[in-house]
Amino acid sequence: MDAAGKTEDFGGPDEAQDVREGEAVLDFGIYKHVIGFPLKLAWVSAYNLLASEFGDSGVTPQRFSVLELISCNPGSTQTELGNALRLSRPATSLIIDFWQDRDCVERRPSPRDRRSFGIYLTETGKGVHKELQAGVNRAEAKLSSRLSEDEIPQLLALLAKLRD
Amino acid sequence: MDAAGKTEDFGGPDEAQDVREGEAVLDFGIYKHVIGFPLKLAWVSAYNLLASEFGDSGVTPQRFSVLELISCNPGSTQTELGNALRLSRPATSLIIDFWQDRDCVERRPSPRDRRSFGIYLTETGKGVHKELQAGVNRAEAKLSSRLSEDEIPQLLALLAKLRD
DNA sequence: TATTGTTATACTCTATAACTATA
DNA sequence: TATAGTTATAGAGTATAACAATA
Repeated sequence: MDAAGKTEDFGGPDEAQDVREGEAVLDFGIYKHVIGFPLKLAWVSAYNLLASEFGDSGVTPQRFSVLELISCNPGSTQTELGNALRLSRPATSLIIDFWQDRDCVERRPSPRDRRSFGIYLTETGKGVHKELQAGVNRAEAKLSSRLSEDEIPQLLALLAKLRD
Repeated sequence: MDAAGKTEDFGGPDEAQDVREGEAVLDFGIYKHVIGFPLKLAWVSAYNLLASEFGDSGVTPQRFSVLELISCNPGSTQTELGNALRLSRPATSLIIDFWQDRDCVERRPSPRDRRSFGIYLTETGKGVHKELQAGVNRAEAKLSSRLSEDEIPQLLALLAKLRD
């Protein structure tokens, strides 16, 4: 019951009373009219497009997001990265481990606080990041091709209003 | 790497070169311009609103969605319900178990195929479904209150274009 | 042989709690 | 005392594979 990922749902009062035992298309009831469910379907679609680009490399959208933030915010601490992405410290730590094991990031001791590290991309990491971004851009292109040019900023604006 | 739920990400070429070791707000880079990330944030927001309504009852958006589909499609088989929600048969089976344990649904032997069941709400289940729908409607009201009346159908139309 | 549903199993991801080393 | 990071652990949810009964 948190920001994890499951199915989306919502509910409403539509009714259907017929018995259908051998059919294929079901009535989705309230889900036709409610925001949460199509929101989830769209997200799943986007997620799968991106996951396909990453293939079986072990890279996931989540893991890439950490790499992206490190790239844009070199020297951030793990706590800061985790907060930005709403990840617990242990989860963040494990993702940093994932990238460090692949020589993509390094933990540099902080000069100000010996408890923490600044996280940085390595040269290898910069290359990997760039390659992965290409995949991300392909996925994004596929997704946004379903919309017109006007609709993209429109959607972004609407989505921005929905989030916390 | 499927329709499960994790974080959303995408990536792009923004750059930032400053070292910031003790700060709070990070640069989100490509995520400011790309559809997938705000899509995920909006979905998480919607998910959490709904999960809050369900509280610690054990009901999840996923589980509710199965109940909703049973309500609108009485007599559907487990396979049909699972297909509609992109759930594996074992996962569907366990969710049906969840509701059956709470006397909310029943498996009626199919007259045509003795391998399968038609799934139906019990009287208890109809009441529970109705109560849960009230929670769903409250969550939906909170979510859609972030948009104007015009924007809601606009968003629904855009989201519909994005999904598979 | 193929399909419905179940059971067994394993995997991924996550969070909480406990620990360490600093502050 | 409180915080940064790590480790240990457990939980939720999922899928695949193997199985039974039936088609």
